This record gives sequence, C-alpha cells and structure tokens, in this order.
Amino acid sequence: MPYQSIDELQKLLGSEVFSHTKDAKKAAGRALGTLVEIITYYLLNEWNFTHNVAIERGLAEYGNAEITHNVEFTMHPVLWRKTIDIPYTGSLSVGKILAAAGEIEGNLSPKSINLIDSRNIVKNACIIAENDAELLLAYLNSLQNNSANVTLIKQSKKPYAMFECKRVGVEEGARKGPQTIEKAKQGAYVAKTTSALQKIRNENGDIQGIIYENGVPVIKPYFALLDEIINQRPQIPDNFILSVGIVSNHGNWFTQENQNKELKVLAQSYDWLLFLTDQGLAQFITELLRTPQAPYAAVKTAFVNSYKENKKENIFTKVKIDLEAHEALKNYFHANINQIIGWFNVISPADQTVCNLQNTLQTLIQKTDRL
DNA sequence: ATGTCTCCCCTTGCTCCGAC
DNA sequence: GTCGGAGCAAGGGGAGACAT
Repeated sequence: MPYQSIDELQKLLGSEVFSHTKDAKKAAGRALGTLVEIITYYLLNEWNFTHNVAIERGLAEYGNAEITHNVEFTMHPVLWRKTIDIPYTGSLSVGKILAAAGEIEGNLSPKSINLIDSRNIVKNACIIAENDAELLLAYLNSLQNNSANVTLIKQSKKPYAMFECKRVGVEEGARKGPQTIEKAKQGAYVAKTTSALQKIRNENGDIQGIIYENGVPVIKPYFALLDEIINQRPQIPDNFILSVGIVSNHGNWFTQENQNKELKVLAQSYDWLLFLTDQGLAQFITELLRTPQAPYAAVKTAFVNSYKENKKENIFTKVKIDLEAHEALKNYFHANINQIIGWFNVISPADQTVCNLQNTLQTLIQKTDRL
C-alpha cells in the first residue's frame, strides 16, 4: 500500500475530520493516541488475552500503595470464569447479567452500568462488580437472535503485567520531535516504581535486578533474573509487574540503531518497549478509517461520528465502542494478524520478537490463572 | 543568527461518580 | 437516565537558557 508519513496523515485527518476544532492538528494528534490504545487492545484480543485484561486501573507503586498510576491495560490472574446466554431486549445492564448468572461467591458490590446500551455501544473489559480483592468483569462474545453470549470473569485485583501506550507528534514547522519531554520521564517513572523486581545499575553501568525474598535482597543481572522469574520458577513472585511500553512516532527515532535520548529513557525503563511504526499506524488509518472495504465500513462510521462537530460522545475508544465497529475490528485483526505483528519493532529487550512477548504473556497467564 | 534542550502550561477528552 | 464536576492524562505550543 502507498505509504504516507504519519505527520502528513495527521494533518490530513486534521482537515478532513477535525477542521471544526480550534487546533485541528492537536485534536488529530490526540485522536492518534486513542488509536494506538485501540490497536493494542485488539492485538491482545486477537491473542486471546483479554479475559486477563482490565483497563485504566490505578496501579500502585511497589511498597508505596498510597501512590497509584492509571495505566492503559493491566493483566490479572483469572480466578473464575462462566459463559452464559442472556435474552437480549435492546440493552444489557448489570442487573440483567447478574440475574442470569446466578449465585456468585465473594460478596461483590455491583456497578450500575450497561455492557451494551440502547444504541449498541459495547464496553470492553466491563467491570460489573467488585470487592476488596476481586473484580467481576463481563465480556460480550456475540450478540444474535435476541440472545447475548457473555463470559463472566473474576479477576484478582493484583496485576502481573501492564501496558502503556504513548504517542508524540512533530511540532508544526519543526523538523524533529522534542527530546526528553516529560512524557518519557512520566512513563519511565511508572515503569520503574511499580514492580517488586526493581532495576539498579552496578559500578560498571550494567542493569541489575533486585527483588526482596523473605526480607533478603537477591541481586542478579536484570534480564537473567527476569527470565528466571517468568520461565524457571513455578510461581510468579508477589507484586511482580512486567512492564510493556508501546510508543508511536516521535519524528526522529527511526530504528533500533538510531535512538535519541527519549527513546533510551523509555527503553531502559520498560521490560519490553515496542515501537508502532508509521507504516503500521498509516495502514490502520487507511484501511479502517479513511477508505475501508465494505466489511470494515462500520469502523470508519464510528470514528467519524465520534469526532464530528457537536457530537455527544466518543464511541470509538478502547473502553466504549460501537458494536459493529467492535466486530469489524475483531475480524480485521483476525484476518490480518501476521501483517499487524509486522507493524511493531521490538526496541528492547535486544534480539527479541513480538512473538516472544506473546509467549511470555502466555506463560504468565498459565502460571497465574487459578481455574 | 540559528538551533537545541528543557520546562511550563494550554486545550481537549475520557472515566468515574454523585446529584437530580 | 442524564448531567456536570473532579481527576487525570493525552498531544501540542510557548518561551527561556544555552550552544554552535
């Protein structure tokens, strides 16, 4: 497909979709950040990991729970699972779901929201109830013949992995993006303060990992210790958090060989840093938002309706999305998954692939689910 | 004079939650 | 159910300090 620079596409979206805003490029950039989040969520969905995912939860700092940080996605142990069919009469409230589900242990306090509302807006990773230690989530599998197929999941509130998505554009008139903006430091701070496995440097400048076990500090080369924890031990340590950063174009960080300061800050802070290429984001925008083929037209409709002048609400986000667009996105990711994996470069760890990350997450799921 | 680095802050937008 | 405010974080822009 013809490749356009993402900066050109951002300006194009600015004139096509955001012309009514005070600052069209800024608004388009803001929307591109949402797209990176959506791409990440539907990639996790295609990998069948979404039953472990919660969205925008406060992640506590390790050993300092009074400070929390909202991160895009966290992955949690699944403690219980049940799939049910519920008669569908135009919307699906928590009350209807819980009534259909029967008795659920745990003294959970229900929320008052809809998994699907009357205008067919569905919520991803929809939290329908919670208690001190657990979340109860509902996932819509399918909706047909006036019947909704829904999976109920009980997750532990304690995550073992987190994902952060970030995008920085190029200032109009500038040739390069800014360096060492606070956003990188903000991401780095969260990545470095939330896990029981902490990073330190030794006198030679090598990154070491330190983790306290029964009050005793264990220090080893970081990536060896990380591999030991994930692949060799039978259990994942309490409060261990694998951090994954997914960043989009910055204007001047092109490849693994050409890192600027900001990318280095991020690369040494996250356990995994993935770079969503301009080509990948451009393909997503072209094939789904600007000139989609018929099966994916609902994605464009949801996007345009979400950003048109005087619109009431956004129905194209990682949490709240038009049902038809949701189904179309699932189908697009399923049909194109091999190509989509190619949208990402692995910046760190060195010599790793996206499939290795998928395998790592799968291993964590197998070791932490309690089914 | 020009460009780079950094900090500060703006507008926009999302989610949650309580009042009505 | 809806509305609006609080809290937070996104992308972006302005401007001062400094280097070249």
